Amino acid sequence: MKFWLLKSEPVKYSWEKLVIDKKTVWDGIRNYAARNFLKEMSVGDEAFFYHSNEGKEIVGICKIVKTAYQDPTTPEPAWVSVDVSPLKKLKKPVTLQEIKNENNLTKMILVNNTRLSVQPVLKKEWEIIMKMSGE
DNA sequence: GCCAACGTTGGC
DNA sequence: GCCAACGTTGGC
Repeated sequence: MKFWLLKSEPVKYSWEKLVIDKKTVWDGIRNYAARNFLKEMSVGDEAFFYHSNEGKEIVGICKIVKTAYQDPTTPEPAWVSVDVSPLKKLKKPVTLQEIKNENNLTKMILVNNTRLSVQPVLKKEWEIIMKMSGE
């Protein structure tokens, strides 16, 4: 199983909304690097749900329930979507600041490439963040 | 609201 | 194929 991090501006689509919807289409990705990661996802993979702009924190974990398929918001075959469902809310959100302050997480893409909205997370990084969230 | 970082576009 | 110009993202 692989681990990921998905970014969303809470104004556009929040964790709370995902919980209500129970499932959503992760569409609108128009960046090749992010697209490639979407294609690598498997059913059952887990992903941190990160609130960008407002909050700037990891709030929950979702899981991939459908692998990459044609993005329904565009006819261009270059772009794909996956389906995700909420798995659990973190006991305590982990903020970007806390991640930056953690010596073992300075290599995270979240810290170094702030603009990539879909990114892989190493198992080790995942475990550290889980610990920071009080799990 | 500003601006740095990055990606994309288009002229040559 | 290079690179300047432009647009977007996202932290502050």
